[in-house]
Amino acid sequence: MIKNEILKNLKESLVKSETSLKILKQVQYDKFIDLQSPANADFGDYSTSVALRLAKLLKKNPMIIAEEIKKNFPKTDFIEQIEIIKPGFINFWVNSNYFLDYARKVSEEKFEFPSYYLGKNKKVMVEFAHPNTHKLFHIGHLRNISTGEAMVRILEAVGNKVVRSNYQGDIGLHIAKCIYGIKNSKVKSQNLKTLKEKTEFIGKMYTKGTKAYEEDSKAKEEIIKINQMIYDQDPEILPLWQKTKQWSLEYFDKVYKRVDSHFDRLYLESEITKRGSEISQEIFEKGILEKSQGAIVFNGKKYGLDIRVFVNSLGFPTYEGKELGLAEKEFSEFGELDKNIHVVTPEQTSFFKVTFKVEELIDEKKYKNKQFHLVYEWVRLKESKMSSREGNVIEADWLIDKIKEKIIKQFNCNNKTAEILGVASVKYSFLKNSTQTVIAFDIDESIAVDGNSAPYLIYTYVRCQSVLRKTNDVTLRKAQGDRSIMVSSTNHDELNLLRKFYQFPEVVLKTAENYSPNFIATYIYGLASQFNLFYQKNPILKSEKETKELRLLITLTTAKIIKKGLELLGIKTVEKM
RNA sequence: GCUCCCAUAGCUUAACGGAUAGAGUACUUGUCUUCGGAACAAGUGGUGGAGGUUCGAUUCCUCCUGGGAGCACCA
Repeated sequence: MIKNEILKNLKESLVKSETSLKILKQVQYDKFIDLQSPANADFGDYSTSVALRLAKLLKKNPMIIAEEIKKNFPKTDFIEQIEIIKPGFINFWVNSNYFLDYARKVSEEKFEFPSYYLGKNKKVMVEFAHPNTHKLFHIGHLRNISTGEAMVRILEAVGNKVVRSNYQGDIGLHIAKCIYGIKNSKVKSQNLKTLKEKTEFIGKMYTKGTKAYEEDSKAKEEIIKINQMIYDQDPEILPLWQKTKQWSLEYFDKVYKRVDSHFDRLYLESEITKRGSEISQEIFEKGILEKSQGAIVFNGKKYGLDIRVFVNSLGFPTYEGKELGLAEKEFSEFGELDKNIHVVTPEQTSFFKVTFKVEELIDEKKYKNKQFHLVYEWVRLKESKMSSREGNVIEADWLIDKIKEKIIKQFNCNNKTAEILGVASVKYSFLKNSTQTVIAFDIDESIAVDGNSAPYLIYTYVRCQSVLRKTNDVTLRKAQGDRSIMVSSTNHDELNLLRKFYQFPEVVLKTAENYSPNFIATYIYGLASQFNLFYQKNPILKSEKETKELRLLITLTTAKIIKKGLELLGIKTVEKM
């Protein structure tokens, strides 16, 4: 990457400047050297404010420092111009032929992304989705799975082997509530035929059980009993629990397929309960956990953390206790992991801080600095509050169907296309926002099909494809290979696109480093807008010779990057719409 | 009580401490006998309040106001 080259040369240049050297020897270069792609293209391809940062330390005018850096900057063929501006920014202009070369490469789908290795094994786990059985898969899960899937693909793109895991709750009070509802329902479960009927039935029974738990003390007692029976694997309740759980898992599987996601390992809470309990006992004996009021707890106070219960006074492991069993499995079933990324909402921050600490105390080498809580925020309903307790959740399939309907009505396309566009719209609507923003969800506003939306991006892609289809392969190959195309003859729109293309790998790297898929989303949207502006003003097929070839190359490259970028976000494209 | 997070245009939102706070939507007004108009352009409109650090603050610090979450046997 040219960026790294500039950074290297920048360091070299600083070393050459005598005044800088004395002081810089005592400090870290990297702390002062920054290099960014300015939002405003007038400020060059790359820009550094290192002179400004050093001004105080060196007690010198930043403009003079900048001049000195410029003077000592090694001569290279990739830097065309260095400019010093106002307070002391140094702007670099890259020789645009590099951009042209990059476009040629990408037009052949030769994507090269920088490496971002999280560890020596280059192996990371992303744990995401985690819906609970006997409950609906709602928009919150949709945001989670979109984020997780995108992170998996992005981390793979920058050179990691990624294990996809999913921790699904199939045990606990909420399940007992649902089972209670079913047991006290007149509906015979044998009569439920389709998966949809079954799923809806479970959802209703959960709501019913929850109401009973709150309003009827006898029901509450029974639900608690059912909960214990599930923990005890009581044969009286086991078949019903297993059957309904299976319904849920089948339903989830269908959703995963629909949104183009899958997992290497599905962990179920029930399968790790026992081991979680054992580990908690073991480390209690080692003194990591302690007894308090009949329960086994971790006293996080000495680490500035909360006190949390691992085994309750009835002897059952809590969520915390079980997490230890999960961690043991996750860190042993796939060889050595460098990182385990848990895509989970923020209210579990305290929980993760504590369990990560306990794991570190159990086995420092195995766990320390390897567990990571990737916080993604809630999807809140703009009008009402969403809770499965109230039964007013927005279910994934329902939402996608609704958007699909809207797309069919508005754009008159076929079912297959509408399905892809619908899923794309939903996913993109979540991914274009930062993971840490609470989304105020409104069905008509939030899932956009125009403006900054998936259909807009896919439309741009389709438009490119349509233009490319109207030319022949020979012309196209010539456009990709013609070395006589020179940057000197490009206009403003063309050059801007060429420069934009070049930023793609850097954006992917930044996305991986920051766990922020929205960086890619913003980039592709910017690219698409820029292309559409170019398209509006510059005829492609009607232009001639080198101009036509250049414009075809630009069209081809735009299409490849949009497709690849969306793919990294877990979003499919279509060829016609 | 303690701790953490959040506050950007009417609404939904973007911005490694960087240059003129960027979009979508809504509203107003235009472009085009097109290579796919699901397009393009122009306009109106914004960092909750008070201080501080900095060459430079939406970003860091302090206080205030307003919202959300967590803190022992739920998951």
